Amino acid sequence: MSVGIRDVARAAGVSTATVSRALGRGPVSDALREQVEAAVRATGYRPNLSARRLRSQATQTIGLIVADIRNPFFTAVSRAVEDAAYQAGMRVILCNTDEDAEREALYLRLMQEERVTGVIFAPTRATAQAMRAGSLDFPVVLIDRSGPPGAHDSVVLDNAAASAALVDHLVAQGYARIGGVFGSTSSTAQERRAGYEAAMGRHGLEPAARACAPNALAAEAEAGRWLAEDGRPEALILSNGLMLMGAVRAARTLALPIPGALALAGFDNEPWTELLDPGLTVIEQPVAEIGAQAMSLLFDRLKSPDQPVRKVVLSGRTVLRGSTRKP
Amino acid sequence: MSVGIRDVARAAGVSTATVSRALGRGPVSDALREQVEAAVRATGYRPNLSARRLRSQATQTIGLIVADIRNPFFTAVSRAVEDAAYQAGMRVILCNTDEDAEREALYLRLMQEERVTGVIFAPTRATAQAMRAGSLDFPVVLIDRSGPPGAHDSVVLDNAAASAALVDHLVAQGYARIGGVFGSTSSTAQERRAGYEAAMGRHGLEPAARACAPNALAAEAEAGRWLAEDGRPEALILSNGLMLMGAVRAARTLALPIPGALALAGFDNEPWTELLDPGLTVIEQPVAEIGAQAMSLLFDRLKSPDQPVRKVVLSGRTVLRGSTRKP
DNA sequence: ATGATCACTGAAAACGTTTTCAGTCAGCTC
DNA sequence: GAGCTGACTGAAAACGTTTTCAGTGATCAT
Repeated sequence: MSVGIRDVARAAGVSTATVSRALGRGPVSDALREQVEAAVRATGYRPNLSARRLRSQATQTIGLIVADIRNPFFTAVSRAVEDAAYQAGMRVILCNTDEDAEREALYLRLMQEERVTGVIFAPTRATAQAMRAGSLDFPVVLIDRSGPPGAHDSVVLDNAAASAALVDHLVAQGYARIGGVFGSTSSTAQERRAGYEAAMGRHGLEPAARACAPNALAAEAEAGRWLAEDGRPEALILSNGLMLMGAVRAARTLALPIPGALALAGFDNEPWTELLDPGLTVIEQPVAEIGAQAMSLLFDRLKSPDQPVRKVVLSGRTVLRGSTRKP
Repeated sequence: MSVGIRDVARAAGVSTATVSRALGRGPVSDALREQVEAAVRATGYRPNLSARRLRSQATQTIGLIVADIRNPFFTAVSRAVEDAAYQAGMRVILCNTDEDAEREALYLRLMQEERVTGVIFAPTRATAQAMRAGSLDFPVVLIDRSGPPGAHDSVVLDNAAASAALVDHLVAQGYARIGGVFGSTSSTAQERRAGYEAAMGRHGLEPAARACAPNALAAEAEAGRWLAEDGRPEALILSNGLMLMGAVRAARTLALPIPGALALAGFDNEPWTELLDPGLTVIEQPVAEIGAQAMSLLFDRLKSPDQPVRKVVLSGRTVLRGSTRKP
C-alpha cells in the first residue's frame, strides 16, 4: 500500500541506505543520486516523518504554549514564531492554557512525550516560579513573562519603563487621580503594576491599583465598578489590549466621554485602538521581534546548552493618541 | 539516559508487552497493572510519541491550514478546532499560507509526510479547484471556502444570503449606489459578490463590484481610490473584517463621515466593530461552530470513509449598527 | 608492484514502541 | 482426569527510517 524507502530502493536498484543518503546529505555518486531521484518521482515516495524522528532522535518540533491564541498579542507572536520555525525546517505544536496552571503542566508533559527540541512558553506566575531550571529535558524560552532570574532564557518587554511612560504622560497632561487595573496571573502584569506604582510615587501621587483576570469581560466589570464609585479615577491604565477594550466598554456603559470624563491608556497597539475616536494611547509591543527573538534564543541555546542564561528586554513604543488629551 | 519502556518493564519485573498493555487498554491483571504504574512513577517514564506513532500507524495529528492566523476569523476558528482536537487526544499542526498556492501545496505535502489523520483547510480558489477527491491519503474538510461540489466535506457560511441581507438592509435604509469590494482569492469572496450582485439586481439596482487582495492594506487602497472618484458609492460592502477595517481607514483619510457621507457594512463581527461610533453593521459568523463542525465532519469521515460528501452551510447573523443608518 | 588513502556502497543494527503469536495456568465441563 | 475455555503473559516481530560497520574498487605515493 504505502510506498516506503524500500520500494524506492528496489525501483532504483540500490540499497535503502543509499536512498536515505541521496535524500539527506551523505556521500552519493551523482549517477546514483540521479537514479534515486527518478525512483522517488516514479513511486511518489514521501518520507515518513514519524519514522525519521524516531530513528534520528531529532524531532524538529518546537512547542509554543500561550494563554490564549485569541489574544492578538499572542496571535502576532505566534505567527512570528511559526514563520521562523518553518523557515528552519521545524514544525510547531500550539497549545492554549487559558492561564490555567493545570493545563500548563499537562502541556509541558505532552511536550516531553513529543520529545520536542525546545519550547517557547508564556507561563502564569505560579508555574514560572515552580519551574526549576533543569527539570525538563528540553530548553525553554519564556516570552512576555519571565520567572526567577537565571532559570530560563526569556524575552520580555521593559514593563516597568512602559508603565512609567504612560504615567509620566498622563501627569504631564495634568491628570492626578490615575488608577490602574492589572492582570492577576502574570509576572508581566505585576511588573507593569510595580512600574506604575513607582512612577506615581515619583510624582508624589497616591497609586491606586486593582487586579482582575486579564480578559475583556473581567476588566469591564472591574472598571465598571470602580468608575461608578465616588472619587473615581480621572484616568485609567489597563495592563493589556483585552482589558483596555473592557474599559472602553465600561466607559461607554456609564456614558463617560473619553477623554472628557476619563482618560484611558494601556498596552498593545491593536489596529482598532487607532480607529476609535479619539484613538487610544497605548504602548506598542514589538510583537514580531518578540517571536523572532524567542526562536533565536532557542536556537542559540540548542547550539550551546551551557552558555549563561540570557534575558532580552525590548522597549515598547509609546503611541500617544487622543484618549489622554488634557482634561 | 532517557528512560524507555524496557526500563519500566525491568523495574516492574514484567515484559515490555505487559507495560504497554497496562498503559494502554489491554487485558492485564490488577496486580500487574499496579506494579507497572508504580514502576512508571518510580522511573518517571514518559512514552515516546514518535515511536508510538510509527508502530501503531496512528499519528493522532490533524493539520490545520489557513491563510493567516492573524485574521481574527481564522484565529477564532482555529481555537475551536484545537480545543476539539486536544479533547479527542489529537495534536494540531498549524500552517499559514498567506493565500499563496505554492505554500498550500508545500504544506499539503508536509501533511502527507506527517501521515496526519486528517486536514482542515481553507484553500484559495485555485487550489480548491485543483484538489481532486482521492489524491491525498487523508480526508480533508474545507472550511470557510469550498471547492467543486462533491469533492470534500466542507463547512461554510451561506454567503450569498448574507450578502443579500446586507444589500436588502441598505436598500431599505434608502441607499441606492451601493458598491462592493470583495477578496480576489477565495471562493467565499466570489459567493459574497454573487449574492451582492443578485440582490442588487432583484432591487433593480446596478451592481458595482471591485476586487482586491483580502487584507486591510489592499482594501484601504482600493476603497480610497474608489471613494475619491466622481460618482462614488453612497454605501460600501466589504467582504471580510480586515477589508472592512481598511475601508474605515480610507473613509477617515478622505474625511467622509460614516454614515453621513458613506454607509459601511461588512463581514465578521469583531469586537472593535461595536466599539466604533457609530458601530459597524456586519454579518457575524458562528466561528466556534465552524471549527467544531469541521472537526465533527472530520471525525465522521474517519469513522465511515465512504459516506456521501457533506456540506454544512451555516447562517450568519446580521448585526445592525449605526454605520448603515438612513442618510 | 605494494600499500595507503579515498569515495562510495550495502547489510544489518538500531530507534522505542505496539502487536502478533504462542504459551501457561486456573477453572470448568463432562 | 481429560479436555476446553478464557484470561492473562512474554518473546519476538514488526513499524520505516537513519546510521554504523565493514567492505569494494579506484587512485595515488612510494
